[in-house]
Amino acid sequence: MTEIVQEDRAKKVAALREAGVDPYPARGVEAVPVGEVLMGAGTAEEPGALVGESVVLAGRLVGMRDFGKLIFAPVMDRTGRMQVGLQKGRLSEWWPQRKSLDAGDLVAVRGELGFTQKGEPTVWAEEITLLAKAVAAPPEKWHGLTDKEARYRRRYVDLWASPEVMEVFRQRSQILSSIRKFLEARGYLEVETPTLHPIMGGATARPFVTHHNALDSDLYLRVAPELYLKRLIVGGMERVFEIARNFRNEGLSLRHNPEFTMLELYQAQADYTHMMEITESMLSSLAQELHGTTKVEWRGKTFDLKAPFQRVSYIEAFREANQCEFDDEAAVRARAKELGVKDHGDYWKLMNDVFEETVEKDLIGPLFLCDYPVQICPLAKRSPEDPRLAERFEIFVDGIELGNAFTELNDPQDQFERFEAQVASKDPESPAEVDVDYVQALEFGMPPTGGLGIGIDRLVMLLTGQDSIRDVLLFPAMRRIASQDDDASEENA
RNA sequence: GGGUGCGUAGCUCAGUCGGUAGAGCAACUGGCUUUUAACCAGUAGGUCCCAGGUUCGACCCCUGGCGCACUCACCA
Repeated sequence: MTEIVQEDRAKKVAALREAGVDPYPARGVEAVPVGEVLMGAGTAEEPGALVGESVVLAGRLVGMRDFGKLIFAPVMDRTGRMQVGLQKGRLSEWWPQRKSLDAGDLVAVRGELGFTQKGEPTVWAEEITLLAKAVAAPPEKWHGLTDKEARYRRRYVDLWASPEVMEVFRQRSQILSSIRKFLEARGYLEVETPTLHPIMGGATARPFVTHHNALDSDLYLRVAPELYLKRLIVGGMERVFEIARNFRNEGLSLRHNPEFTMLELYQAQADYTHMMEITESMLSSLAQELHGTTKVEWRGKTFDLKAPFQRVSYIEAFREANQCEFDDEAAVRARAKELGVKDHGDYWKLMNDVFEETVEKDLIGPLFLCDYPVQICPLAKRSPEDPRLAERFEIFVDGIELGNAFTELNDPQDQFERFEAQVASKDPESPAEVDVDYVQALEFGMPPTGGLGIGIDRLVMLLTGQDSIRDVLLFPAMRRIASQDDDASEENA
């Protein structure tokens, strides 16, 4: 038993066992969802079909209002919350046991559906069964859980104590379901590719490293599924998507969690303009399905996700904000110095840092930032119109990147050289070796392909109006608390 | 990693120019058959985050640590 157990409740568990009542029975109860019972109740003036019938509810007892020979107790399940009335007259045999019940307990109730004098739909209990005793006390009934740490660490309490939190995660589920339907309707196959990668790739980010004992080799938790998904395009699957958990060994923030969910999709015979169309169409239909409108409120602003989104040229935005060309090295270096942007050695990284400093936060959108310098796009195809640029776009809303897409590079020679350049950079965020197998896949021929990645957590933030990524993750990353560390060291000893 | 703020009863929060702490809810006892955060009377509940220091005396002041939130840096 842990320190959160309430002594009085633990005593009740013992007393119940003594009395031959199992406080944790093995079987649940077939019950009618509360939402359905409420539908069938109608109102006191216009009673519904279920009124007068016997119904069974199962859920959490979230309160107890005791009048001596009558107790009102709201019961909650996933579909809603309604009142149960416990009357001495209808429950004479059980009545002496009533003190063994507490707010927070899980119960089943069978009784007649009716109304109170105030017109509240109520199940007048004829039988009440304890399904599981809560030996820990529920949070304060009026304020609920407000401490953010407690809410994140004890999401299992927060979910039922805070209906608006449950609603965010219900919407998250709906969004994922809608995405799947949307892509399946367009002929996409959902696939699963490895999470353990022998070579890092698909994005520049610091990886988590782990070790496979039997193979005696280090493996990386994936930072992106990209290179595997494109192998599937070579394999002829032609339209694939994965809702992938990615892992990046970097800082936490309102918009960053070390593990996060990314939708990646690839389509043969397509390019980045098709990806723009998919993005616009998907985001607007998601908003429409969720809210009945393409307008969403986020971070104190209103955004309209109606297609088409604005297109902004990377190099033009760069020129406008910095009064110089992106490839005018001397001018850009001078500008970087002026802005106090640190030089990490690589010109193109510096150029992009200048861009991010001067342009990115002002990209309110929703908009597509298009056509990036090819040097910062190791997996994107060069633009046929301007060889300095790659066919790539990122989606921005309120200065925050929601997604990234390109016309995929399918020239194995070009890809090999760009990988070599990455390896030569010795950047800890770049792979240490060329992914030869991936180049070989391209050598077998990858059709012209468009690819798109969308950060699902950020998308859910946008669509549900949440400011923090932690509020759209059921169990956001948290530091281990000291007592857990102690437990772990004991186990390891 | 840097900066700012916070950490007091199971929960939500007060509080003290430095003299060992209080409310509401939850719990317990009693009363009440129509409440909606029910109500009324009573009881119990605290390593005031941890460790040092200053002091006759620290929940309060100082130093260090831990945790969380916000923020900056890196990144999506």
